[in-house]
Amino acid sequence: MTRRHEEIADELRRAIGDGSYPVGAALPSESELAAAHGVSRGTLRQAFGTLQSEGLIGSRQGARRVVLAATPSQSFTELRSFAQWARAGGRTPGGRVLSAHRGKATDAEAAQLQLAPGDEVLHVLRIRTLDGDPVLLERTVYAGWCAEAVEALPDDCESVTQSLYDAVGLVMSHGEHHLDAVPAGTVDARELSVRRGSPLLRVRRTTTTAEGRPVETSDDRYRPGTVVFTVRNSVQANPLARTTPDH
Amino acid sequence: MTRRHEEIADELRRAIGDGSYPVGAALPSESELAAAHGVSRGTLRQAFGTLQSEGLIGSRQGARRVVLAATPSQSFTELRSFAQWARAGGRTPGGRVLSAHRGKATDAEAAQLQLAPGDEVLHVLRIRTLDGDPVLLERTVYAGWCAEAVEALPDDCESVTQSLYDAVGLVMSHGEHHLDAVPAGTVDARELSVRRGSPLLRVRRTTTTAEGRPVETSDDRYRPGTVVFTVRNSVQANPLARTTPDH
DNA sequence: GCATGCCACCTGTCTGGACAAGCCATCGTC
DNA sequence: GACGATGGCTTGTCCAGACAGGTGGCATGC
Repeated sequence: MTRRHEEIADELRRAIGDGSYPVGAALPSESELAAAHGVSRGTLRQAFGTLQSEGLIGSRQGARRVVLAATPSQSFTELRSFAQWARAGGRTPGGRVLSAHRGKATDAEAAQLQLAPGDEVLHVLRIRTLDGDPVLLERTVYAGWCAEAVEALPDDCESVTQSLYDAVGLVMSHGEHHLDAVPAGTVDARELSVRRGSPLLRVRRTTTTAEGRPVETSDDRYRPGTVVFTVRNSVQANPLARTTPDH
Repeated sequence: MTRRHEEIADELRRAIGDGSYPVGAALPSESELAAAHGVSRGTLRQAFGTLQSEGLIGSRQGARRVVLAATPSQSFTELRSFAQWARAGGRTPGGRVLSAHRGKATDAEAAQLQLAPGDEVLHVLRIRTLDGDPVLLERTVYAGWCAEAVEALPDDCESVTQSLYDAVGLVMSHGEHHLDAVPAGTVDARELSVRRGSPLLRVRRTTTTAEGRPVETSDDRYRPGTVVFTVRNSVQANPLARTTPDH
């Protein structure tokens, strides 16, 4: 670790987490901390910026920074894979492929994956478990160019994201998630052990590489009660919203 | 607007939005743009940072920045009030208070609002509309210390967040949202014009001031089909996730 | 006692410079 | 033609300094 601003952010995160700076307390000023760590104010501001984007601290011009929360939220903002997310919460993730077959992309799929209509894609239906209980049914469409790598994975692959990274260096670095609620269909009901028509949380997502190349698009349905999505945010985290609310 | 970095971010956002830089295209280098705008590289990086946190562009050391998406996501990350969010999407927000009464905080409510059990709180049941259609039923609990300000608001107040800011300078600057799916209850069904038991997207949220003082906690239920929550994210947006995924 | 004005302090913004690390097209070699 | 090395360009990181504008506490005056 040679990046000073990350070191400092880590240290502050730890100090906040262990209660050295309780929620509501004011942090030392930039100049003090910069001097204490032997870095310039700019580097320290970079570290503060990281914590701010995590929702741990808030700031106002003129006043000292304030601790808003003790632990970073385990939210989308980290774009975790299901497996990473599960383990971060101390649960054991599992999974199994129910079906996988190649086919031609529909117009909608092609548009989302930036392919030509009719290009080959890979459809995968996968059930995901947490401590053995089914919680999530994934209907994923992979772009043809990464189908082979996905097919090579074992049926009970624990973390697809991790495995694709290990196998072919593919990094899912960007995603867009749409959330709504839908009634369980016949397949949903059977696989998730719920009654047909009962509410499911649906997350439609498209994941792309760092270059903006779409990798997969998926319709994920979560059984309620077992998984709750958490989003923590603050006006400070986004410069867009920092201004006074407009009329 | 005297902040150069915001001006530049706005300009770039517009250029990306109108297709001057299509999705997938590379942007000019920092040095070029800095020279073109007559600012230092630092200021330009600040503007780029804003766009990056919005998910519009991505970057890798050594390569030019790339356009990832054409429109900023209207997501939680901005912690918009319902009214602001609606208007940003070109819709007309509305609303009406169905009932409001003071009461004693339950243990759960007290914990979430950081009050003592039994302290006075204000319960408000509010329906929210978009272009006249009911889309959201809010069950909100306000801490006693801001009850008066809330009661003073008109029944059909369009933006509670805005009004509280105008009236008493209260700024909702931080929030935590929990999302899941629930079946519609009797009241939900009647007010949102759906069948009982049909799926609703539930968002339980707690909002606090910049100092971390909880203002309200709410159970919001959205009628599906009309509102979709969108979260866009990238590993770049959050330094926590920038490292290689761990096993 | 209370309001007011002042002032030290702190954060936000911006500059101009420097070096490290990564990317990629070009060139030369095999 | 395929392959590998090179070097220019670009982004990431960091520094030292400057000024503007907001905050909050203290002292003054009513």
